[in-house]
Amino acid sequence: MTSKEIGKIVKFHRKQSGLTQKQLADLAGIGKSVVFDIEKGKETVQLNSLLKVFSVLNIRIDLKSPIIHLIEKDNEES
Amino acid sequence: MTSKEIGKIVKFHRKQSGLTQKQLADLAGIGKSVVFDIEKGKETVQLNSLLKVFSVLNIRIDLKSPIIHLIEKDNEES
DNA sequence: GTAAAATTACCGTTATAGCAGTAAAATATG
DNA sequence: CATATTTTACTGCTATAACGGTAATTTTAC
Repeated sequence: MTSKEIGKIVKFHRKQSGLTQKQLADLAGIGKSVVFDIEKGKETVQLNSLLKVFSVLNIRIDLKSPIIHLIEKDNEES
Repeated sequence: MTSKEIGKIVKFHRKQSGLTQKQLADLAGIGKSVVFDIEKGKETVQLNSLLKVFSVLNIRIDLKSPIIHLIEKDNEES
């Protein structure tokens, strides 16, 4: 997955949601320039900004690897 | 997926690979502090840095959404 | 236990991302 | 077509991430 692919996916979802870049930016709480940059495939955007945009657009991140299932989830409350 | 979860996943994969933070940083071409920050769950790291680390550790990103399958892949060469 | 290695934390400096404003170009709408 | 909207592009300014150095703490190995 490259930043350019991520940009395409973001743009597609924004369009499908009927949002302008400015609207998405406001909903995500970031600047319009950053939305533009993300869609353009800029590599140096902050994870921060990307996660906010994903959240607004209902995009989930899955990380995959040959060994990822070995991680134990120890997040239970006592 | 939060940055903290990402951090845990990165740390787990680095350990499994038998790498120190410094070694991973060098392989990824980023500073050791950034590896430390990623594993700590820092939200403001650059996508850049994260993608390099993922690449070294063989972690793939999948983006999921209810409508993502509607995107057409038009990346064929002529 | 001690020593070595690794991780975590802090620092000052430098590089640069985020930002809002604006303008130009592209796209959509009547 | 004309015109409104949106997107793209550019520009300083400000905030801050990246970086390497170092020190303190923690973990590992003997």
